[in-house]
Amino acid sequence: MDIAADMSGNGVSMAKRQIDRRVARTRALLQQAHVSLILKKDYEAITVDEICEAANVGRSTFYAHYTSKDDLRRSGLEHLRRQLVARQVEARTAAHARDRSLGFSLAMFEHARDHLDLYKALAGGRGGAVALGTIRQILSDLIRNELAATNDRTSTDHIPREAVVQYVVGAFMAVMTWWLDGGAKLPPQRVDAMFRRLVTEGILHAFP
Amino acid sequence: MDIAADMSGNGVSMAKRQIDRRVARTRALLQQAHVSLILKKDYEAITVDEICEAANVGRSTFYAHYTSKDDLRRSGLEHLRRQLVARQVEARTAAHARDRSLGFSLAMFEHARDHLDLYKALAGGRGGAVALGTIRQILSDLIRNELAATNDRTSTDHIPREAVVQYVVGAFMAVMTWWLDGGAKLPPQRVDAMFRRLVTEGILHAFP
Amino acid sequence: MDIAADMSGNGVSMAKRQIDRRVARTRALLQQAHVSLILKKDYEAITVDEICEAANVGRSTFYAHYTSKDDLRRSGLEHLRRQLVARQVEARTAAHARDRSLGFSLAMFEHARDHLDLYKALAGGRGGAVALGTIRQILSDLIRNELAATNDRTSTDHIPREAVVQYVVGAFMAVMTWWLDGGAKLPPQRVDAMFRRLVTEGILHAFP
Amino acid sequence: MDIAADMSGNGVSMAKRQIDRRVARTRALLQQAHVSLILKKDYEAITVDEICEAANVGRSTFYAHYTSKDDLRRSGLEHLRRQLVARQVEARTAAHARDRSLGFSLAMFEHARDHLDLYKALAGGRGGAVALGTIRQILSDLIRNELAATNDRTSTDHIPREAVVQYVVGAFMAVMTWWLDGGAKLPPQRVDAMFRRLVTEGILHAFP
DNA sequence: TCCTAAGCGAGACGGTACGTCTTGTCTTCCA
DNA sequence: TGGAAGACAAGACGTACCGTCTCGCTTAGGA
Repeated sequence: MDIAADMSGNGVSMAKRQIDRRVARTRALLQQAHVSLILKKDYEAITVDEICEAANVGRSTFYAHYTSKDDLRRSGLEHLRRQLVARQVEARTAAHARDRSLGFSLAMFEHARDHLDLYKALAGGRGGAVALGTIRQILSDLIRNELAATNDRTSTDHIPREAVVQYVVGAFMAVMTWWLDGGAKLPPQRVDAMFRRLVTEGILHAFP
Repeated sequence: MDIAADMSGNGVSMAKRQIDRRVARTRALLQQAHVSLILKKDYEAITVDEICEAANVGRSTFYAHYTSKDDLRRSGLEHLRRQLVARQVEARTAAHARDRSLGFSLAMFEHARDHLDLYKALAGGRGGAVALGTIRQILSDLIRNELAATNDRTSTDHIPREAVVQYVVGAFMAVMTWWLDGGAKLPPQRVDAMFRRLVTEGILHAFP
Repeated sequence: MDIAADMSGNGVSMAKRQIDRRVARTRALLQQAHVSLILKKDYEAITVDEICEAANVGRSTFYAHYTSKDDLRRSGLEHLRRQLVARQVEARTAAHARDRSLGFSLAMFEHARDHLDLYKALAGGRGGAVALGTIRQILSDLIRNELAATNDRTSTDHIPREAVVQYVVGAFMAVMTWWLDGGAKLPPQRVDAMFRRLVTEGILHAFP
Repeated sequence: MDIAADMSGNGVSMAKRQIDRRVARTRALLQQAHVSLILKKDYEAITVDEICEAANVGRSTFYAHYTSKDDLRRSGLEHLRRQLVARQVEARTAAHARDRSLGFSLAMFEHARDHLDLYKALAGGRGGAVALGTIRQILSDLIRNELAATNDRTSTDHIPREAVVQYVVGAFMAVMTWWLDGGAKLPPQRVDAMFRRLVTEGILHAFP
């Protein structure tokens, strides 16, 4: 049984796969079980058995779909990645009126608030690093693109573009994590404003 | 056998402990083995057995000193923490002449370069997150103190001090990781200058 | 689907079954695959999957006909049993001229030589015991009948008839197995003669 | 951990092994559990887990001593084999007065009666064949030796010695199995006498 | 001629046992 | 007494079969 292989939609066996909804259902059950368990305990401490029991799925079925616990998480993150990219695209097109630099941040904050539990799960524990690493990667790509479009005709002793990318992403992830860990009390717009101000004007304006 | 218990120097059994240098030696062997293994493979993938074999130490001896692999790492990070704090103190006193805000950064960059292998080990892989988390914590405390001394009486719509702390630490860790991952080619002073400029003046100066 | 149920020819659905030759064909394919696999590897090591693949049959089809691998073998042995019984009957009637005691042996040796591969398969490996057990059972019945017809009014300190039955069958199976394992080099008549002489006259004549 | 390796007594580490009685104890527990389970259910149906639970032993410990369930049985049979050989030697020396041909049989019958449960376990079920096969092998060797010492100067159309060996062993195993299956009601001497008479004189004396 | 029931292949699924690996505890010996 | 050696229980891992099931496809008989 090699269910795990057909990730890409080849379109040919579409009819078959529509009929066989069971596969999709099983995977969804496993993903949900995974997330709900991550909310309860450390990622490393979660057992494949636990996931299966929570999903009401046989262990062999698990391994028919995913090669390991990590594979399950990767697959989940892939979903998240697609969501985020879509959100960014939509945000960018909608932002024609607004100041378009750092256009990603508000969309991210809002997405995080909308999926608060998921983000808490991802950020928490030891395994959080991996998930956050994925998001970090996505954002890096976005920002790198944005900066590429920017005028960097600049001066002599300059700062490598990648350093700036990492700087912005690192700062953003830290602020977002702080915001989420505090329960996301402030409205997204507020945090976004704070973040953008710090990035653009530096901290001396706030703490001179 | 409960060697692990006597962490705090009680001074009484000083004579005894001087004689028994073996304990310190064994622990050092284990720590070195641990670090050298981390340089080779993922932290999670390292087994207690491997550490013991690399340290030429029996497994039961390991458990006589540490309760687990994580305990060993914690203990190692504690050393690092002490080094970093000491370095910061010394940096602060030495910096009376220099601009003292964000005084930690240059000392950190230099320390990282001086222990390049160790930092690469800490930053790499999945387990890196934990180690970096510790450093992040140390830096957060430092910056929080620094900001506390600062004048923040400022304007009406304010940015929470902790948000700024996290912002700075996140940005710093990201830049440092980028620098290290690139092989620490640039001199510490250069990266430090870049980082400080981004933090204080914002990115608009570089990428308007 | 409960194809497996209609084992006994009830005569009613005879027309239907004659028409549906597919069932018979599928079963034959499975039986052949089974035997050919047994010739290659240990019975216990053969999987249902392998049988199905060798027979070019779906797994669910297998279970539509047989409840398990053992069921398949039982069914195959039943065929064998019928053949053997038929052969014995025919041998007995044909042997009116010959010494009729132990009439089964020559027929058995000849049948074994005619189906050398099958017998090798049955006798080999661990699973051989089961198959041989079936033959042993058949022979026990034959010999028991033969002895029943015999005059056993004999002496005082008597040997239970069943002991003699088991004695003869055990000896026969051992000799036949030895003969087959050696490649059935000797002609059936020779082995038969040897066996009959040992049984009737005892070994002291040969090894006094 | 490679406990399983040191089967042969090399004499060097004798001191160590005498001290470490745990190993012997664990193995004994496993063997006993194995035998007691075989008495209850088919050998094939017994699980390593069950054996471990019955022996109050961890699964990993099992695999530290034996490579598989079969290995455990082999090891147990090896014990049996040694016992049987010893018994035969002792029987042979003691039998100077008695008719020494087929000297093995009485000793075997007595041994079987003395360990009735064990023999029932070995003979029962599907796996029995393997155990019985081992005994069959031991007896074959014994008888082959005995016949080798015998005068076979004999006539022209002769019976291969190995055929006789197999004949005797097969007959003996069958009679013994019959006797045990019936509960070993008759005294060993009686069965032995029956068996010897059948072998030496043939069945025609009993069933002419 | 179509139509309908059955044989069939494909394969997802829940289970269960496997043999391996690592962990942390404990006991025994040696220096 | 600190350390080395290593037996042991516990339990997760990923694999391999099992027997059950649901799904469409084919095909042959009766309409």
